[in-house]
Amino acid sequence: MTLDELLKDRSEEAKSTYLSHISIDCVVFGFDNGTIKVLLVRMKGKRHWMLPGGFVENHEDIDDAAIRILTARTGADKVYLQQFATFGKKDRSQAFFKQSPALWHAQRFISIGYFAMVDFNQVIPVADDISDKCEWLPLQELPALAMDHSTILSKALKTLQTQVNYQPIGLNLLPQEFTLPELQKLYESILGRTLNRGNFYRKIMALDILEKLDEPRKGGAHKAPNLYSFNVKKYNEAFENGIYDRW
Amino acid sequence: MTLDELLKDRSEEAKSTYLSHISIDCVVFGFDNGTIKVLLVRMKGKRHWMLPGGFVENHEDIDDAAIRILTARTGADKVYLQQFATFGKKDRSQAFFKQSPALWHAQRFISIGYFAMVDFNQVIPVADDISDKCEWLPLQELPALAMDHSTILSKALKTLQTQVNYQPIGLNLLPQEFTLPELQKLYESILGRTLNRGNFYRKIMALDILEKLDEPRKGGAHKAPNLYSFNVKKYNEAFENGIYDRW
DNA sequence: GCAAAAGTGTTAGTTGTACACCCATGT
DNA sequence: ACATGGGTGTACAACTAACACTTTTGC
Repeated sequence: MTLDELLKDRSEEAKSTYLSHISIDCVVFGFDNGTIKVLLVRMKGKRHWMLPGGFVENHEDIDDAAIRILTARTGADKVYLQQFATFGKKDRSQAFFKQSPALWHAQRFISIGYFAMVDFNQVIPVADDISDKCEWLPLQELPALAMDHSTILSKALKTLQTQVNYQPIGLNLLPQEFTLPELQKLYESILGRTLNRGNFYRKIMALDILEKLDEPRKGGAHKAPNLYSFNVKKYNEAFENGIYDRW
Repeated sequence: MTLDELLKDRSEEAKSTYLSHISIDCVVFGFDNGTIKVLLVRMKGKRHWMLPGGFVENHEDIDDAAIRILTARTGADKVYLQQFATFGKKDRSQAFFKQSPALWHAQRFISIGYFAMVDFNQVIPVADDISDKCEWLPLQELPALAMDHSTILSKALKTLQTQVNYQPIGLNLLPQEFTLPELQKLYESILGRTLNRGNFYRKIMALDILEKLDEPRKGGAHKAPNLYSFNVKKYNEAFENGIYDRW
């Protein structure tokens, strides 16, 4: 089936299942090998990548809808999700389906943006039946996205940056066990600048949110770095009202 | 006409004019006599006050809809408006019109929240035809609001507080001409604590955003305070990337 | 004279920032 | 030996916070 046939097939069902005019788009951040990556999908027969998204069921909280959409795309439960803005310019979405104006997908949508931070290693990207791809793309080398999705993504990133002291970045983007250099590189990636190692060390230690594990990370060249994990209770307490630091 | 009759009268027109399931609610802040006030409306025959709100026309940007709604309620153009969150719990709105489930107003709404800062003295609150009141109420003595509007208002206030260094508070909430004690009281009201006068004076002066007017404010008892106005160009430059201060 | 407003001085304590030094350890 | 990681010292600049003193001025 072509994309149009598929969508037509779904249109009637969608009309009775979902709230009209409302969509959800998710900006999913992951951290892999020192690089921030974003989860993107590509519809069958379309050239542009887009943010994973979906719709809100008639009797569903929008937060629950975002969780449902994200879980379907990542296989990960307990993803950290936060609404950051709603996009509603009058011509933001219809043009993408202008060939088939009768489709459910071709109506005007106002999209609620959520960003997510997930452990890259826990995610297995899953394409749905109207997409042929669902992949991690590095934030630094993104192509132009469909519709206004580049705008949405930029806004998500900016929100994350300005809320760096209030968002549980490390806890959600790093694996269970990690090293201090990894944590520092994560913050450097998000802030877009390098940080002084010694000062970073003292700041993190002063927060008292880390637990040093017995075993260092083995295998690499050079000295094996210490492994740490977060003390989740202390971590959440520290970030509850924002850590008091300017980085 | 009763409220129900009025709403029924409008239902058909609303269905063809507005996007379904989407509403806009505005939290309008004003500053009067040392006190933060919020603009609220009360529907005919309803007990609870609510936020002024409205709907999005089929071919209208949501930001434009918010401006239209606000202008109708305040008579003020050029209001400072900013979207801050979207509220979409499944049961947040229908209960308010449970007696008349067929009405346009009784459908499920997802509401986009905007907050506004306006010059109290430039606003003449205007009730619309389904409301019997539209008034300023002091933030410190608010009654319980209809639906989830207390939640929406709290979120708006918290957003304003956490963005105090990024929001043009003084420029939008104060009249054209104002005194330093007034400006200080405004910040104290929003932050919820007193500030040291001497230090406040130096901070504001260091920002270099004020212009001292020739004439002091006359008429009061005691020494007449100096009048100032903002240098809008310098003001906007200073706030563009957030002023760097913790207050 | 009183009380509010305006402007400045001072000081102690805290933070930010930038370096620099030393040790540990896996290859 | 070398490169990376871990940990600490230090020193200056900048800023915060709290007080206090003085002058101005309308009534």
